[in-house]
Amino acid sequence: MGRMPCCEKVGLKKGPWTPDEDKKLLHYVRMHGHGNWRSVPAKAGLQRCGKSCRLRWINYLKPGIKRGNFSAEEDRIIIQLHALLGNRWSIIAAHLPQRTDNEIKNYWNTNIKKRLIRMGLDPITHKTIKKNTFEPFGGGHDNPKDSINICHEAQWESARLEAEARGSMLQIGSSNLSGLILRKIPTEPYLSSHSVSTEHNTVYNMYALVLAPNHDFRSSVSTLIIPTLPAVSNTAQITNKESSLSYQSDNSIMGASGQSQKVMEGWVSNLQDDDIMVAVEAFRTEGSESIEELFNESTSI
DNA sequence: AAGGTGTGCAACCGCGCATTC
DNA sequence: AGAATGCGCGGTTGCACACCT
Repeated sequence: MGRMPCCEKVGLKKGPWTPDEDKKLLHYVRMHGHGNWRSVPAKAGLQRCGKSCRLRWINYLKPGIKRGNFSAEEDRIIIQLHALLGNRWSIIAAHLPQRTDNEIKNYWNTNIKKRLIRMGLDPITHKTIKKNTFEPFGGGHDNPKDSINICHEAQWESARLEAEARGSMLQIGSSNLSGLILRKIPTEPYLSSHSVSTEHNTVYNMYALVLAPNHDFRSSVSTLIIPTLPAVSNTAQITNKESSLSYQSDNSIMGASGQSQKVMEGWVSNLQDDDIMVAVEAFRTEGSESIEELFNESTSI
């Protein structure tokens, strides 16, 4: 048995909204709030599905929505967040309060994605796809704005690769815990032939980024638990500075016990959107300025 | 000018999750 | 406990417009 339709579709109008319909919906929501979207069309006098009304309100009518071209800064934020989060448009949109997830999604699909492909980067993984045909940065882009954006994209790509490199260092540690991390967050294509979900990539990269010595997350609200790393020689440079994140300081985690597995599994599975938001915001606002520094530091080790 | 093709965007659709009963 | 319901999300579609031949 299939799912019941969200509403009775017979007689309902579809397609583009007319100014009159917009006016009705706007007036109704301003007067009464939307409450139950399903009941909105009837109350507002619209021959529309409640879902359609909701979409129209969120993507078009809601006050404060910014329309028009995306700025270079918005570009940068979208690319950064997409590298971290994948196609989680609603979370990305939350960092651009005046933009809707639909608009960002469209912009990504019609603009940024193509630019990344032109650069020779996979828009899903943000990795280089074809080295032989790699187009030099700036090459073939006459528009100065493109060049700016490419710089941002290249900067972010550097940071992302660095994050992965740090993740690899964990594995070099050869502890059961780091092995567990890489099993649970199986994103390193050089280590595994498994197909990798964007979400796991996200977690993996975030984990690596959180471990970056230059990143001192100051959020005091996150419930994100980062276990203390095993004190292996190759990760000696990865130290836990004073941080407001809830670090797990119990050294018993260093053992290869089932308990440590549970801690890690719990950490990964309990990672909520809020946690991601907090971590991303911390990274974006405090870490992104030091991407170059972060990268330089690691290469000088 | 007309037809074909490409592009961008608004809107729809189906699914998953949370909540309610 | 599980069915019904509502909401939100991400993928996809279709239309309008721009550009090209």
